[in-house]
Amino acid sequence: MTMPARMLRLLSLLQSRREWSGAELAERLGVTDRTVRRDVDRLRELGYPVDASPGTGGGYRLASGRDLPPLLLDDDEAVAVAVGLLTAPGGGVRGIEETSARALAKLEQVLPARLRHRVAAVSEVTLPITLAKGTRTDPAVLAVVAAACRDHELLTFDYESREGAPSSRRVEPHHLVTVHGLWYLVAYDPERADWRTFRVDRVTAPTPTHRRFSPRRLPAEDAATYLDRTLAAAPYRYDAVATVAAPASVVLERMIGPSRSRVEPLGARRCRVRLGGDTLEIVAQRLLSLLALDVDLTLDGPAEVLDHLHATGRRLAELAATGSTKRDSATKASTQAGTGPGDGA
Amino acid sequence: MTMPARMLRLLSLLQSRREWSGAELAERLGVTDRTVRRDVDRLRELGYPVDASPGTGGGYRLASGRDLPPLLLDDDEAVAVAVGLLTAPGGGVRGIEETSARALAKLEQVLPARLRHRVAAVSEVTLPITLAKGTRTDPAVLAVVAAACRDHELLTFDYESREGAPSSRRVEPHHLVTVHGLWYLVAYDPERADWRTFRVDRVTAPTPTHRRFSPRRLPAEDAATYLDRTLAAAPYRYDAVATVAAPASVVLERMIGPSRSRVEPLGARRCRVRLGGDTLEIVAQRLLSLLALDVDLTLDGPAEVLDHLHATGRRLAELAATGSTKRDSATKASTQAGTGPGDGA
DNA sequence: ACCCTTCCGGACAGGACCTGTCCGGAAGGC
DNA sequence: GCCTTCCGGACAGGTCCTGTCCGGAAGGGT
Repeated sequence: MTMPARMLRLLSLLQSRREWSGAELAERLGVTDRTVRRDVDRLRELGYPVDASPGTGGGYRLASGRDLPPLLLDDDEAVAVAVGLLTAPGGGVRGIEETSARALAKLEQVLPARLRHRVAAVSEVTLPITLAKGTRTDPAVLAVVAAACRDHELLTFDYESREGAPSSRRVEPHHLVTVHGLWYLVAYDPERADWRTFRVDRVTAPTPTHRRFSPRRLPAEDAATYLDRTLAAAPYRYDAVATVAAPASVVLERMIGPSRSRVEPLGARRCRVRLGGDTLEIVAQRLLSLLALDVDLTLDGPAEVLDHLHATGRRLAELAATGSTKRDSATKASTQAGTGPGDGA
Repeated sequence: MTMPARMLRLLSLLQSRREWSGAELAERLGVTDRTVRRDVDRLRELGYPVDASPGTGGGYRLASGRDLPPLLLDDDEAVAVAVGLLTAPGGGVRGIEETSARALAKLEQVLPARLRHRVAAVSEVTLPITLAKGTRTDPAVLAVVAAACRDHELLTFDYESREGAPSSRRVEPHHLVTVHGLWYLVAYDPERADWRTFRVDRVTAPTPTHRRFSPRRLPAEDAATYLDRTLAAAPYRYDAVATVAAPASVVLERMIGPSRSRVEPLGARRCRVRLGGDTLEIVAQRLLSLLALDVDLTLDGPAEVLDHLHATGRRLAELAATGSTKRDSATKASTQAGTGPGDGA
């Protein structure tokens, strides 16, 4: 085994278990214990501190240093990391998803083929079940898109709009943002001379051209804010607006699916909340979390939505009072599969 | 720069950008291009294939090979990976969380101190907001526990039970499982001569003794199943049972918070669902997703719960019909903060 | 078809550095 | 006090690493 290979192996061993004795390491690496000592020294010189304790039960262990040593992951761990990144929770922290995507791109680029399908399989099962099927983001697609963002490379891909209309795009990719397990690409489309957002799960065959572009300024503070605005402006299948006798901050804290721009303060003690969703069930869920605040509420929306909510409320009351309820054809629309929040593209 | 250090730097460069020309690499590494070529060859011999393309715009790029090369992450990426692992989605895949925890232990062991607080800060904001505050799992604690599982080391820690009673434990840690962003440790407690589950967010000061133990057989197929059973048996603050005129598989697919053992088939076309939760709001949410199935339902539960659901249903119906509703003191209990599913310890 | 740019890899010489062997020393645990 | 472990200097032999040459092959653009 060559020396650099041995160093990596050593790092790998030190990462895979808490503590190793010099003799064990020497045997595993096929060298003298003196050489192990030298290798450990080399690691230390590289800036990866290795603690050692003498005496019975002593040994070497990797400590945390100034910067992160190369991570040597086994197959399972690599899959776990990929899945973790893929389902990266978005909300709040500026740019965290961006970084998740970048890390995923890094990993995906070198992920052995045999692990690819495992990542896909696991993320299949593991993604929030509130998402409809068919909205699963393909890690490979996401990785390509993320790499294009990172390298400021023009990106071409096929896209299927929310209404199902296919198109071919050639855009300047800028940022990736995730909301509730859905990934969105914020990009500038030179052909349409405007900014667009794309749902990554509706992107197919992304191919990085090798052409670089110089990033333009996004017409917003940051990508998350921009996306939030775009989504808030997007038409939903079903929509309703509630006015709540509680401060915006309280509502934001308790409502599921926290989208800043859904909640609009009306003075210090009241606010207005947009409940839009692509299924009536989602609208009802959102409303329920407002009801749970137990404050005065008013509601405004199309008859279709109000009717459904009314029927749902009646069924709930009936169920609780009498112990049973029959199916109600008026609520049928809510059983169709959800497709998540819409997009502006 | 020594040769192994240079190899690592080369790997890092190749991972950080899509493509590099030989000349660029030579300059970055401070060696001749001939040496770069030799280094690239060395990488290939280590089993990390590097694609190269000649001609204008050509260069070197890392390809995927038989196994994963050492990952060289920058600060941000390391934080993203840690957070991704910490919020690892559980559901379904056998042992995936276990692996996530192992990978996290690996990472946490070598994570520079300055990044620790960033991981904590990000996961603070980023964890499912449906979780009450104070149920955030400390990555450092989780990492220690995971390492103890991995190394089969006896673990001591302080624990605060669900009722708030403190105790000191000394257990044989076996498995980690996560449900909805909460981590559970399944362990054998020799002092009590029985298996126990612990919520990791209620564990403090975990310290691995260096004493090894030989794992005993868990009284279940796997840890997830065991936990599921334990949680299903655990008393909830509020509880109710619904009988649904739909196959169990359909319900499992559509209900939020899929816990296998919550849903019990009654023949092929009906099933019984346990709606237990620690807030009335959670119970109502669960019930709502059953209502959305739009099938016949019956409900059974304590008057306290039924009353609340009745009131909620009435308020919902009223709101939808008249456009407004007043606060209702009968539903007050639902505004208390949730604490997530209970545990059996 | 031509040229330019890029990757490729053999040969060679000088010197750096790596390894095993031997050793005396220090520090923790029983 | 004994054992086990880590520690690091000295030394000799030989590996192998690096820079410098070079001719060759393969894309891409004009």
